[in-house]
Amino acid sequence: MGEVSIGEFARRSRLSIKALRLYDELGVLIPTRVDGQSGYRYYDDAQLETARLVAMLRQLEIPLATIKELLVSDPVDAAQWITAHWRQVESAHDARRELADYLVNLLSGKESTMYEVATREIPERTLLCLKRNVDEPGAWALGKEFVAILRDRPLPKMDGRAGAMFSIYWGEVSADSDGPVEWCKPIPESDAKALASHYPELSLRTEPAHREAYVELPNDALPTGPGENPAVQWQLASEALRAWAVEYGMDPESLSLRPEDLGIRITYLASEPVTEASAPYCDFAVPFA
Amino acid sequence: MGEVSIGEFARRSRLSIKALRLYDELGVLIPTRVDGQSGYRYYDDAQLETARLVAMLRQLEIPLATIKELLVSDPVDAAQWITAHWRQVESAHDARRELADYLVNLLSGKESTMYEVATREIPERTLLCLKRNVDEPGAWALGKEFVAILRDRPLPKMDGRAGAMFSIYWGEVSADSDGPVEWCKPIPESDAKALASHYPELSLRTEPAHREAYVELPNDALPTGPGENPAVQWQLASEALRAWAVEYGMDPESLSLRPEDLGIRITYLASEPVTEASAPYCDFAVPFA
DNA sequence: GCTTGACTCTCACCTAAGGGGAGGCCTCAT
DNA sequence: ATGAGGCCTCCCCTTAGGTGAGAGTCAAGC
Repeated sequence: MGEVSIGEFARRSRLSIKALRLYDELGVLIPTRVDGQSGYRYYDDAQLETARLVAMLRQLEIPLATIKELLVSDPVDAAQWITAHWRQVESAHDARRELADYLVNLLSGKESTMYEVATREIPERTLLCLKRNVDEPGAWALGKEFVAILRDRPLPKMDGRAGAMFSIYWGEVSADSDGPVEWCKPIPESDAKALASHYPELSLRTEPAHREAYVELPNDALPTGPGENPAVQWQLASEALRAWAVEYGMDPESLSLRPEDLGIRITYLASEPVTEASAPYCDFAVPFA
Repeated sequence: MGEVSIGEFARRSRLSIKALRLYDELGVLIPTRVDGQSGYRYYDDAQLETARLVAMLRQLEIPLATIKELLVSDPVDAAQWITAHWRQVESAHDARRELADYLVNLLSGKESTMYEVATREIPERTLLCLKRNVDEPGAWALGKEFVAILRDRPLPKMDGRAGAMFSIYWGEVSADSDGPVEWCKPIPESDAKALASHYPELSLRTEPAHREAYVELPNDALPTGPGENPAVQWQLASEALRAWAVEYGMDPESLSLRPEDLGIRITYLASEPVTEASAPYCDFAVPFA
């Protein structure tokens, strides 16, 4: 029968002997027979297929613990897991590409055309809001919830930018800090109360007039799902705002780039009816004092 | 002046205290002052810019040792380095995407349409060859050299596939094993000697008739530069060939998927005049006994 | 001036996926 | 039976930090 030594098996599977011993120890790929006397490992020819699978999964940088689970699960489920995993990898890769481009521009001294800073006056306005303490995945869910609430119920159209919904990060959203995050939609002041009565889930509040510095986010950088970390955009946008503040002789601290202070806003200019995928424009704004 | 403690600096730079201490130790980012008595680290406000740069470079998974060098080098050079590095990252990512697709197809039980195996008869033919022991980067250089030799000197056109140049991997090409690798171009037998006299750098040999099993490589998977590792294609193609051999009841070993035996061939159907970028078709073949 | 609480220090150990080597058995072919 | 090469375990090393212990330090309030 096809019983081979570890060296031969390593050659055929294109895995190293060290790796095979580790996989044995971790229970990922256990030799069919281990000589009790000598401790020699013997593998069966039929294990080659598994070994090659493990090698390929490792090339995708999937952790051994996960591989171990994938091996015992249904292959179709495993395929789905890989698909989902790969989606995450792609999005992380896209974010890093964005960052690399930005860095190359920055270091080579070119003014990057992306992330140009502008300012705008925001008049006092009336908002319908949904505010909650959420963690990282919860922030995305909150946005979906807000969009779902607004959809299919009557809302008077407001001119483009003025009616754009936006989210405010009142605090850091991370593993150990949970916002809060608030989603808002401006509505005409005239019949605010009447409108608000259609949305018992949302609260009505008035936002004072103020000025904002903002950066338009590249369209392909919009988050399209949970865990699509917008951290890179957040970072690049605040970097741009900081640079802008310095250039105009402002104290960067007065821009309050830390959300604790005035709340960082992300504006979504969504077309009506609002859906998750309908935001053709998105910017990152910070009010300044 | 702007002298801040490590905690404050960590907050502003969005780096962890642990990371900052490590960067100090490794000489990547050294505090402007370290209290001799207490050992407390004090950073200058002006170091924030560097700190943010380090943070971004780390997000690109650039090793700290490299970052240290980038920080002291000319920014334009650094930008070029990043550009080159990112190209490598992109190509590795493409290879992994290929692999992920293959795996999902494999596990979900679909017949993958890529990597279909076919066989062909190769008649005895006369070849002009360039053979050398090369390591991984050398293999690419050898191909460029071969292409450069063939370019601009008279060669009778041969019908498409029959005249396609190809490379033979006579041995494994890796860090510790260096081939040899041979590049070949079929020429008409009739006036072989006359032709060969134009190419003193190349050797003339006759290849015996044989059969090959081969797999067409996806067009976007062609290596386009050094270090673009074709390892993934190599792997997927041999996987396909192995599966094919098993399906047809052949002993996979008789296919000699290890290059030591009969030599694995990669065929480039290049248009004339031959240039590095002119191969619209590429396959991976293994002779069988 | 003292206390308290927050901040910081060093040191040592941990992670994942192996690589490298030392010292000692094991197996196989001659 | 003997040498060569294969294999064993055990230990340390890598990267970029994270976690915690125990001790020292800083600044504010009293």
